[in-house]
Amino acid sequence: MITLKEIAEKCSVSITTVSNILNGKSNVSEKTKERVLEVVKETGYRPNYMARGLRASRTNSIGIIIDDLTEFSSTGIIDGIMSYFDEHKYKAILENLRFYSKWGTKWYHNKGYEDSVQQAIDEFASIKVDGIIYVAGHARCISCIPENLDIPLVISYAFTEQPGISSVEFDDVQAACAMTTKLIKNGHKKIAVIAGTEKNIHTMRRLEGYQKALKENGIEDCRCLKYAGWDRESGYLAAKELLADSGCTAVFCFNDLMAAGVYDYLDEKGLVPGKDIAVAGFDNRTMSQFLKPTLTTVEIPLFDIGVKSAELILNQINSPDDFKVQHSFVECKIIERESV
Amino acid sequence: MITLKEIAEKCSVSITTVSNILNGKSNVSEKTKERVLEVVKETGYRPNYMARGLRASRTNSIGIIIDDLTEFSSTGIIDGIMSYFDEHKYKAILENLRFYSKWGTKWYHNKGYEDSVQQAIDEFASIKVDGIIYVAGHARCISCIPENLDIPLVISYAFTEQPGISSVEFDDVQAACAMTTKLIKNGHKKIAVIAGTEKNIHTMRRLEGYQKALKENGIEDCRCLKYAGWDRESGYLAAKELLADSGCTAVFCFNDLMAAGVYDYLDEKGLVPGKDIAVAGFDNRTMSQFLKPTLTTVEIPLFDIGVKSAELILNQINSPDDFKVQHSFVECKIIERESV
DNA sequence: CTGAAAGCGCTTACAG
DNA sequence: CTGAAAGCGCTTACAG
Repeated sequence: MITLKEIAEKCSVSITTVSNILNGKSNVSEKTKERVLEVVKETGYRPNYMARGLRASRTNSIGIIIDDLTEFSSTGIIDGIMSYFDEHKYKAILENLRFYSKWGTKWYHNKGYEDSVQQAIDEFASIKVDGIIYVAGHARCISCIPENLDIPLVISYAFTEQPGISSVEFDDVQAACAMTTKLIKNGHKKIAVIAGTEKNIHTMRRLEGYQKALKENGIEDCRCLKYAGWDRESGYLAAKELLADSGCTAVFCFNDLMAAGVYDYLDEKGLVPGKDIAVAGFDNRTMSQFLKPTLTTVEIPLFDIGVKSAELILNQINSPDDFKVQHSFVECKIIERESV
Repeated sequence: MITLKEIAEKCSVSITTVSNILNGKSNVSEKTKERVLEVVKETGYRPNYMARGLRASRTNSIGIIIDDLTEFSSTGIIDGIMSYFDEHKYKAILENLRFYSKWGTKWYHNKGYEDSVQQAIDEFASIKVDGIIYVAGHARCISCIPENLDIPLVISYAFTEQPGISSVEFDDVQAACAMTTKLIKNGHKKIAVIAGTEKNIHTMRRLEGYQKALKENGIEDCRCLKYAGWDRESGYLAAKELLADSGCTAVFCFNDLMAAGVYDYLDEKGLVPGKDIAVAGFDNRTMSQFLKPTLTTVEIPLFDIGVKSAELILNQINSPDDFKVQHSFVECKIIERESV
């Protein structure tokens, strides 16, 4: 591979001059600049990333730590991050923790979890990335970032109480409130809820939004609520217990998978979603439009969360002084389909 | 960050010795080794990746170029690659070309396509990755790898005729043959096909597998075939034209999305998949189990393709001399559900 | 406007 | 078994 030195020789100038030109320093004559740039072009010279990184302690690369790439939310977020990096000439190095694959859905209770995260951060410190984005698999309070970390870090899809760390989430409360309001506007007064697991942050926030909507509309909470395990089967079971003769005319499921379980139950009973009872979901996963009738649900702005995270980290890197830590919430969108 | 030099000072040895120990060279006394390792541990020293890479021209990192991360197949493959890298202490740097997002499904006819790929390779050359894996979005012959590339490269989910480049694909022919055979064993003699786009390699290979199965079972090709655009709508349209009074008792759709379109059509006609007519899909996408009745389909071994690709590239890096270029095909698995 | 020189943190012959 | 020294390819004060 061709080096700076060779370019310098070809042009009969010093390597300092070539370096200055390549880095856009202004103190160079037009003439030499032109000549050098020409040679650079025709030789296809590319700076050695390692050498530059070693000397300049700036690598234009960002480390992305991912709880689990296969989680449905991960791809959209990463796609957003990368599209922003693309425009700003940053590279992404991925560290996929593979937590769901390794330890199932309860991984964050696992002892090894915090170690893995710290190891990943360590690794990135060694690679000298300019910043780190932590893409979580679900909302929670992350508290295992090393206190004295000297690399900017932002958390995506979760949050933290540790100082100096920004986060980007979507707005569960607003979304659940909007969906509930929509149900109410459609004439429903007794709205059952099939929530996620108890104490889960998404569950709690969505419940808050649900109750807020009821309150705003002067409707009493019918207390038809069942916690479930986020999957199809648990949605089915919850529906069975909850819906029998509750008198509810609508069910708000806290994700699409559980909504599919509700469909299963209704099907069994010969009931039709959207006709006999309104069903709403959350996530807008691909499968939600393959349900029959198609599922009304909440779209999570994954791409935008990614873009925003990327924006925050680059801001913090480029203007560390006037950067303010920020905990932002991106709004969700309701996808109206046939089930409501 | 702590450096080699500081470790050396703390232990009153030379940096050469520390380096030797850290790199597992054998020519060191047990005593100094122990002492140094202890200090390394307690200081939390990590080698500077840039310095090491610059000097040793080996970075333990692999560049992954992806046609489009959001394509359904990408995540599984990358997950497989990363799980293998994890075990072998390799890092992955991602370059997401975002072709589908940028240019729609016809992107590979786009002029800018080859440029983007070459630019990505160039970029990786500059970063000095030890190898490159190209994760394609669908099977095709890739011919834009620079001839004189001195970095090992393997192609995942597509192939090439260029020398020196290995590839890993799944076996479309075997899979389509197995699915057709299954249909035949179930008593079907007139099996319609809703294929993908004409001339697409997956389409051609699956057709080959289909015909092979017919031949093996002495069944004449009923020539009930319709090319379609891989999506739900086109599947619906194809079904409408093809199935009306064809007398076919089964339809083999070349992907799950089109199978969903067939479901739409049958639904409209009051027909039930798996009862009135057998329907088979391909891909085993998540939505296929949310269809009612659930869809019998072909599972693509994405994870295994990723693992195999990772294995090939590391082999080629570590034993460049006795490495043989290899075009491998991983077998698919039939997922039996209710529609057949 | 231009260039000689130091140095980033390592690895690698080589000498002892 | 141990270490002094060169050098990987750049950037960055600094001098002229």
